[in-house]
This record gives sequence, structure tokens and C-alpha cells, in this order.
Amino acid sequence: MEKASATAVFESLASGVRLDVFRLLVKQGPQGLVAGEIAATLELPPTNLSFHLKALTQARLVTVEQEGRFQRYRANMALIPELIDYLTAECCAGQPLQCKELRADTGCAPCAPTKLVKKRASAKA
Amino acid sequence: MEKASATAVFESLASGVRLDVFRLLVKQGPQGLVAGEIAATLELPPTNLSFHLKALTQARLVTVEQEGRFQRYRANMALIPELIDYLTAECCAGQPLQCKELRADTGCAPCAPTKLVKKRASAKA
DNA sequence: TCATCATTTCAATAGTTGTTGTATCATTGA
DNA sequence: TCAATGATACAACAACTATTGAAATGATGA
Repeated sequence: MEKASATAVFESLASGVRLDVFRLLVKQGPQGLVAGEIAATLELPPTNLSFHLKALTQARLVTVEQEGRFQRYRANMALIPELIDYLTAECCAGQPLQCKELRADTGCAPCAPTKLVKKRASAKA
Repeated sequence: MEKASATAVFESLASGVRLDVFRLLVKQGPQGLVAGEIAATLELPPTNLSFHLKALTQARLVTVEQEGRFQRYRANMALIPELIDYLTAECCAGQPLQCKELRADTGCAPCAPTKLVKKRASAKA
């Protein structure tokens, strides 16, 4: 992931409305929701929701698929580990012992630098 | 984690400058850096860096410790899994099969709803 | 075709954020 | 004590973001 993508993602989630939308879609799972359902659930005016959905889509945090005259939105979970990977790249300058200590109880990311996502072993060199 | 904390964290990382600062501190490990070193590394005017460090500190993404007349900053790695936990709470309404599918290859968070942080008790089934 | 519905685009406005220089505070060493 | 240095607080301004209503777009079914 590049810096521009990462900041786009964080910018997206920096808004309470977009955070609510994203979490609602995560909760909903692969089924997703159409825009009107999101608007109804979160009690947002359609224009406002559309504004935020556009930002989320551009940041690739959600995907959108047309379904007749509806737009179905889904959370893009795959982006999250990419993000963590970017955040913690080269952690502790690649010194596992220090790294372990620093990460303490994170319980999430393994300590190897930039190797959080198994399939994308190509990230760094 | 509460919504206000989560948005504060995302707001913090939404700025390119703060993202650079945080990643630099992650890279630096437990040793951290004093403000002047950060400013020199990233070539930022002190006032500007101070502004961003304040935001990062308030969001709890970094810790600060006085060291004589220096301020030493360190990345707070423990916050990251909390964040992931918040983002993916109740994912797929707690239905593991769907959830697995949606998460695809995230490789990071176990699927159990809102239990990502606890000492990785069930090291990835 | 037309009316209807779901959603987005546009334009205006209020509020917020980032950057900078100057001034200030706090710690150090003489 | 003083001067020097590291860092932050303040004020001003430019740039950006969020919200809203009205208008436009695009799909559907009669």
C-alpha cells in the first residue's frame, strides 16, 4: 500500500458518519446493504449519505454494485490487513525482540516486518 | 474502544505528516525519538511538528516522556488491535462462515466477534 | 411512452484543520 | 544568577470538509 491510499483510508474513517457506515456494512457481511437501507438505518439524508459513500468507495473501503435501480454496498475487509501492514512496516527496524516488547499484547500482527498478509509476500525487498 | 477514540485515532492518521511521524516511531521501536530528532528526520518546522505530536498524543497513538529538556515520543502499538477490534466488531453479525468469506485473506483478525485483542488465545485455528 | 422511485450531482454555506512566525515556557550548564 | 537550547502556545490565514435542499440522472414497470 502506498501512502496516498493509506491516508485516503484513514481520512475516510476519520468521519463519524463514515465510520458508522463502514461498521454497519462489516456487520452486514457479504450480503451488504443498498444505499436506501443504510440511510434508513443510520437516519441520514440521502445526499449526505451519498457524499460519504463516495468517499468510502474512492478509498476502496467499500465496493458498490448496481442492482436494478439500487446500489448495493459491501465492506472491503481485505483492505484492513493491508493497512496494518503499512502502519507497522519495518517495525523496530526489523529487530524481533524489541518489536515483540513494543507490540506487547497486540495479539494481531506478527512481528516480522511487512509480513502480515501471507499472500502478499512481495511487499518489501 | 469507543467511537470518539476511534475517530480520534483515524483523524490522527489521516494526515500525511502524522502518518509519517507514527511510522517513523514504529520503526524506531521502544527506543523512540525526541521531538528534535523527528523534526530533523522529517524536515518539519518545530511548531508544525509540535502541533501534530499533540494530536497524536491526544489520540493515544504515541506516548511522551520528559527526558531533561527533551520530550521522547514512542509509538503506542497496543492501540492498533483495539482499533481493528472496533472496526470489525460483530462482523457478519457473528456468523463465522460468512465472516471468513468476507475477510478473505486478512490473516490478521480472528473471526470471533469483538474478541480480537485478548492475548491471541486461540492462535488462528 | 410516462410516472415513479433510488440515488447522485451541484451550489451555497458553516465549520474545521494545517501551516507559519513570533512569543513564551522549561531545562540545562556555567 | 544568566544565556542558550528544546519544545510548546498563540494568532492569523488559507485550504479543506461536512451538511443541506434543489435539480438531475438512470432504472423500472405500467
